[in-house]
Amino acid sequence: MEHSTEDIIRSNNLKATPARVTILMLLQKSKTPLDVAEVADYVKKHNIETNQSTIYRILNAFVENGLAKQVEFQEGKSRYELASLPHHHHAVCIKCGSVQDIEHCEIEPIEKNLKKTSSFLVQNHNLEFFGLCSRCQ
Amino acid sequence: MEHSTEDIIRSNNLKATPARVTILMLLQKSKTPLDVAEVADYVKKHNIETNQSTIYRILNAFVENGLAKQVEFQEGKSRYELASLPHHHHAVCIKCGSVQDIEHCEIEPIEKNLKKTSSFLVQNHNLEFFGLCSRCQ
DNA sequence: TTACATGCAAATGTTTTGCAAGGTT
DNA sequence: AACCTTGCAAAACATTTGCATGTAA
Repeated sequence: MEHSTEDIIRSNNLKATPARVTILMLLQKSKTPLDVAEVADYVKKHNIETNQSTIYRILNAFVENGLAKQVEFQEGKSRYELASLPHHHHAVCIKCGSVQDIEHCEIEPIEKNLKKTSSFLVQNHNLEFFGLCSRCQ
Repeated sequence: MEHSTEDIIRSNNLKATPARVTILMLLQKSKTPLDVAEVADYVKKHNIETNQSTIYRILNAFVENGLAKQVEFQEGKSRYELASLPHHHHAVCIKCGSVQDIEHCEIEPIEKNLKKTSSFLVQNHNLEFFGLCSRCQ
C-alpha cells in the first residue's frame, strides 16, 4: 500500500526529505524529461533551499533506485523522467525543443535478432528521433 | 574525381592541414566511434603537434560539413565516426565497452507512422543498444 | 541516536571561445 | 596576399567529491 510520494521514496530505503519529495512530484507531473536546471528552478520556486549538488545526488539516487530514468537528447547534458512511465521513446523538435512521446516501440524484433545472430544480450536501448514538429515545419 | 583524403577535405571548402588529414584518415579506418581523447592520442603518436581545441574544432567542422557523425553512448562525452558509413546502429557492451555495428535498421516504418499520426518530420534518429556482448555474459 | 542527506567549496571532465600568430591556397 | 586554421590560455558548462553539519526515522 504505497500511495504518497513520501511512501514511494521510503519504500526505496531513501529518506523522504523535502527536496526529494518535491522533485519526485515534479517528475510525476512533468510531460517531458527535465534537465537539472529545470529541476533546480522548480525546487527554488517552491521555496525549498537546495544546493546544486543535492539536485544531482537526488536525481542519481532516483535513477539508481529505479524511480527515475536518465535520457539524453544529444545536448551535452542529461534529462530525467519518471521510470514508471510505460516504455516509450521521444521525438525532439530541433527548432522549438518540444518533446513528444512515442508510445509504440517496435524494437523487440531487432533485439531478438541481435541475440540470435551475435549473442549480444540487450539490457536497454535508446531511441530518439530528431526533426521538426508539426508547428515548426 | 575525389580520391585522396586531402581532396575530400578540400571539396568541403576546408583546408587540408596535417591534423585534418590525419584525423579523417583515422576515422576512415576506425571500426568504432572514437572519442576526443582517442583522436588526440592518435594524432600525437603520428608526431603531429596539436592542441585539444584544434581537435574539437576539426571534429566539429567535419560534423558540420557532413564528413563525420556525432554519436553518444551515455558517457558524458561525444564520439565521432565517418558519416559515409552505411546507416547503422550500435550495440555497446556495458562491461568491456566494445562496440558492435548493427547493420539492419527497421526504424523506417516507425518514422512513417510518426509522420502520419502526428506530422512530426523525422530528420535523424539515434538508436543504441546497451547490454552484454557474447564474451562478457 | 544513528545512519543517511545536505551545504559548501573545490575539483574534475568536457567543450567552447577570444585573440594573436601561423599555414594553405 | 587573403583567408582560414591553429595555439594558448582562459572561460563556460555539466557533474562529482570531501568533509563538516544537519535531519529523518
